[in-house]
Amino acid sequence: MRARPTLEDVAGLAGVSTATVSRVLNEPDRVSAETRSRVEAAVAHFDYTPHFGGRALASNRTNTVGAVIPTMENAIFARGLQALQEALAEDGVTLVVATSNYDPEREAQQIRTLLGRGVDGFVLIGEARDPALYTMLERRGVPFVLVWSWRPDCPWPCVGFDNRAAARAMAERVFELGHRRIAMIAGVTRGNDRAAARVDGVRDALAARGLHLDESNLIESPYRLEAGADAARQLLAAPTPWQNRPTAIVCGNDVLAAGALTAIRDLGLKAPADVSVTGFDDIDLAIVLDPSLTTVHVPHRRMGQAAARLLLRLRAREDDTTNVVFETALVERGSLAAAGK
Amino acid sequence: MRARPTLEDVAGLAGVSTATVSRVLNEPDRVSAETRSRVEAAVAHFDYTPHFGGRALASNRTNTVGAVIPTMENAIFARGLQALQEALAEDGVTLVVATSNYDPEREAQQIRTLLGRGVDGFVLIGEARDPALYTMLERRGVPFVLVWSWRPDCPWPCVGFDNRAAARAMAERVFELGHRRIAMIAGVTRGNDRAAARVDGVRDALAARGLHLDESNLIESPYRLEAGADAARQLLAAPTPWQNRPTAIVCGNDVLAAGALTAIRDLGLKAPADVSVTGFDDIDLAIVLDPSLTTVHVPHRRMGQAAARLLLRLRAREDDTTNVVFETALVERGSLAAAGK
DNA sequence: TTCACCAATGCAAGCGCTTTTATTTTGTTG
DNA sequence: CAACAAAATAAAAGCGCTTGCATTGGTGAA
Repeated sequence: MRARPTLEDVAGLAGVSTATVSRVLNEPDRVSAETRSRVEAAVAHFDYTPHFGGRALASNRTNTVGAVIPTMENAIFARGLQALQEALAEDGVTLVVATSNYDPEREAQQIRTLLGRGVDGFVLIGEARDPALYTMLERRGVPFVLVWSWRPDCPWPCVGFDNRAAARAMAERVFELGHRRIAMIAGVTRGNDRAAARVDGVRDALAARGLHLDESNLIESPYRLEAGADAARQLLAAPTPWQNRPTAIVCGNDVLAAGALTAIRDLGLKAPADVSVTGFDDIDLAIVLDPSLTTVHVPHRRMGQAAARLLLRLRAREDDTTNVVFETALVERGSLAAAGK
Repeated sequence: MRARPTLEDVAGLAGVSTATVSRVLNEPDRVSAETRSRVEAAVAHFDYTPHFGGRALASNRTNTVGAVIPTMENAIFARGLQALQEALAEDGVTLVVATSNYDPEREAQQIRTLLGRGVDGFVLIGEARDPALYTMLERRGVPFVLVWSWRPDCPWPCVGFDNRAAARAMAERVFELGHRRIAMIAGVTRGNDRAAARVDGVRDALAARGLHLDESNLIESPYRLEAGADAARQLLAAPTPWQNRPTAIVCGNDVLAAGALTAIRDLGLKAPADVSVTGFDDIDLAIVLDPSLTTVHVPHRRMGQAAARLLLRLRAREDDTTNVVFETALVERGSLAAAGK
């Protein structure tokens, strides 16, 4: 039963001190080529891997950053995280992911758990959370980056896009196509600034044109298919367009929109002829729907990469740590058409 | 600049030794109620959290298990992991997730990275991988559980379902509905036993009925929408059914099936009237497609929970660690119909 | 009353690594 | 070839925690 090899074993075999082996592992340039190769041979001989705990204790770093995301079920975060992970890996940093299920308390809990796990950096989704959490992170000196959301003057390091402006642009386009009875299926706005910003954006657009998104035409639903379908059924309850049925439904994300389209089909209506539908995010789902979904494209991968870069800079205590905004793009597909009479 | 509080700080305030504080944290029952509450007060006073590295070094455990999954982009793994994470959290174990992008080398790399991170348990997808990896895990004494795949006599601890039997059942059903020209769009089988088992299952069913899945009717594609669409286009290249166009396409998973349905629509064909399509996994996507997808339902959450339980038992060196098989269910929806003439 | 025993707690030795400081080796220059 | 600077390496002090063993004090049985 060979015990796990230690630095000392390696040092012994290579005929050097443990300090030198440590340097070979961490700052190879500071060791002469000859010594280095001797040490490397010893490392290979033992198939040595440094002990994580020992390293973390001595250096007080874990080279691990944590991401707390709402859910893995929505493909929206998948690409961003993938890119984030790849970019971090290039600097030898490991990403650990936890989920909050869109629950602020749970998110706080997960952040604490990860802190306890020695994470020395965070990627968090959006800005809305208990100020105490921010204080705690700052007090502990753990750097963090907020992603997926951006607004002018955000006081924290963030990488994202302007949800409000994008939603506004979408609503404007819907209006431009002649729709006047416009409804919205939004995500749950509590503890979710992105969802709230999207509602605000739609409101902005309508208000600028003398329309109002009243309560009966705005439903907040969890980001799930069935919830979207339920909401759509509720919005379309009026039997005919002449009885004020909306002619367009703007959805808080693609999942809700997909649910809405399903409900529309089940109701025997046709999209976009009877009702137009729009989404947000542009996940793969959008193009397999029938009609395919008009939505807002968000550059997830690039956001992930940018978040990684920013976080790495923060960890290195560099100063050029400016926030990053991405542009979104309105992608017109089949689900949005001009309003019928 | 208050430094991070240590055990010693807490012990000092509570008027006990660090050993006692450690016991309060790890084995509360071994400490008298009175002392314990004094220590807990001190912990609260400092908002003390144990230092991860110190703990890992001294106890040689991290209470962290790693999962290496192919991708987060396919919702298939999301629920299972969510359940896994929740179940592990109940025992104070943190889950860290890494992705391999269906690449065996990359998977091996990720496993090594996580090992270096001090993970003391693994959840791995499927069985097919370099034997050296298994040897390495065993030599290090790191327990692991294989999930999402199961076959009789699997030599490793595993929790899954019989991909082959499920695929066979699906193909049998397709046959039963009168289809004779049956094609398959499979996942990439290299390094993916689930994908391979599904192909085998379909072959089993056809062979038992005197049919053969020849090369021109079997396409392996990465699990992506466009790949599924491309494959479908290729399979349907014959302009009419009389020229041997397949009447049914069995797909290796729902994503491929969704791609196939999109291609069919774009070709001006109708599913299932012109071509039937079946999927595998039963992800949410399946019900929003039009026609909705006939597929194989897999109990992801329960698998995740079972995997957690099994892994926890392995870690505790308990003996009743038997493998777990789940039943799958064929879910018939709109995309599969009886063969037209 | 004594003693064995047990529960509660303290003592102190590490766990495996990094890093500061000290020392040796090598290279450079007048 | 001194004399010194720079580069390479060694020595050793912890980092914060767990845990085996020692100590203490209290309890019930002899």
